[in-house]
Amino acid sequence: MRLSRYFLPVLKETPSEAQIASHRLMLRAGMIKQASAGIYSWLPLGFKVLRKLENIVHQEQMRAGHIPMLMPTIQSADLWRESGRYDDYGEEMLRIRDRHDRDMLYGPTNEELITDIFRAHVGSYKDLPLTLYHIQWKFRDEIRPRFGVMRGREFFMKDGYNFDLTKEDALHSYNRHLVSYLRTYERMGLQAIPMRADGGPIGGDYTHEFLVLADTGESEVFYDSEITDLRFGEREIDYDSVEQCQAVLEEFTSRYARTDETHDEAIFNEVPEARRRSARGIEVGQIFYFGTKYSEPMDATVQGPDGKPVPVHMGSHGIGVSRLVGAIIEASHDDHGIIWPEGVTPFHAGIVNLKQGDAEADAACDALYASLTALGLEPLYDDRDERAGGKFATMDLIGLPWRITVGPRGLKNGVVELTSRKTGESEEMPPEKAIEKIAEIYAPHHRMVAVEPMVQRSFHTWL
RNA sequence: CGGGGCGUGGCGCAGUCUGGUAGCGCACCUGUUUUGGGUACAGGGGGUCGUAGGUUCGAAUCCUGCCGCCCCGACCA
Repeated sequence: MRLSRYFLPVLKETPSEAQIASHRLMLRAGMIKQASAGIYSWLPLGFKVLRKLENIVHQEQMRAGHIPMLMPTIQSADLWRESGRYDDYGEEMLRIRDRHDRDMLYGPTNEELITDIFRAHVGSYKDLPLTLYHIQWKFRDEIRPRFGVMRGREFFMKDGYNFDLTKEDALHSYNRHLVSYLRTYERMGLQAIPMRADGGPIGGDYTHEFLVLADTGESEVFYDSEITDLRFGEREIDYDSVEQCQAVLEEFTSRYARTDETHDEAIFNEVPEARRRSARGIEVGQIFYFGTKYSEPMDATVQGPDGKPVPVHMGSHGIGVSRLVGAIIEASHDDHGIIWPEGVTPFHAGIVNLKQGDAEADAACDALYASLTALGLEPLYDDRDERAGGKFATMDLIGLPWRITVGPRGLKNGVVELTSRKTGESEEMPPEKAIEKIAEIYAPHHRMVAVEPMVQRSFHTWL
């Protein structure tokens, strides 16, 4: 993309409503614009990041054998009356009336809808196990939205639902989700720690929240510092293997890590004092196993081998995709702006032309742009007729991990400058060498994408 | 919802106390100049001062209602 043809309304000054770094930087980098309290338009740069995160979530879900679909944002009140939550949910649910005076609502979550779909089409234990998910906008009329997209009223969330014949099967689904979530967050450059949590209104005996440590987080957390050394990494895993998934769960949840809701001082004190930590965290996901809590009242059963109806065991799992944009920035920025992890950056490299209009510099930039594009990478080329300082400041603000600077002085020696946003270190090298290095840097991320999703258990395909 | 604060060009603000017909910086447009970390100069466009009503010869400014937004708290992916 050429910056002169893009829409990137960056701000030099910070709008006064923004309190925390991620909100300030998202506004300044032209990623979002507030439409009303807790509701945002996603401008091109922000939308690009949101889509990248969405794609990573899709890839990792499908890799785990989960099946994508899409449910509507607007739902009928009838199903919610059936589950009993129409009255229970309270003011947080946005209620709407259509022209025929029917009670509708903007979905805050989808347990009712998915259960309705399930009971209409699944009748046999042979159809299990099944995990369906979608990534869709939700609305919760928060009392006080704040922190930009971190606590919006409208938010983009992946929510998935597993249906299993037995509790054992459902717990394997639970473990499988834990593994897939670990992979997902790591690909986004985040360390999200699974912590024992409270079931809340969704309920459930087993539940973990995934938290990214950050001073601006809204949750208070307590953990054994050893847990921060754990990495899922590039290891291979068979998602159908009960043992393998169970082993990962044990590895990542055996050390103390809890939110304030479930914190137990007595158990915490068994952790050696030097490793005890209390901090703040941003909740970016949660997984639940809740058994037959919805399947029984809503009559979601399958016929077992003996021909008798059995209520299915269910769990649900969520990743706050729009919140993750903020969480990643909270975890990765400096005084100059955002620093995107390589896996989620909106553009792979910035090209800065220090002498726009100079035939040699223009030609060199065009060549770099074409080469990177041919490699399947997306460069952002600052071809505006602006002073160097302004170009650098913009690149720093929007946080692309790598920048190639082209100027007449370097071109005399046949070199360009490759700069890391993270370290600020620059190295001079011939243009082809710079392209090679960038291709190497992004190769692992492209490999992750290229891994085939495991064979799925149904005829559904992802288009 | 309780407590606090704020609405003045796209953004950041001054002006409000003490009424006299709107200003500064950034951004934007034109020209010249400059370009290796937010160039300099000159000229220019853009605001019914959130909104409705009231007081007054006269309201951004005083009074009343309403709307919106932000911060602290209870609640949440």
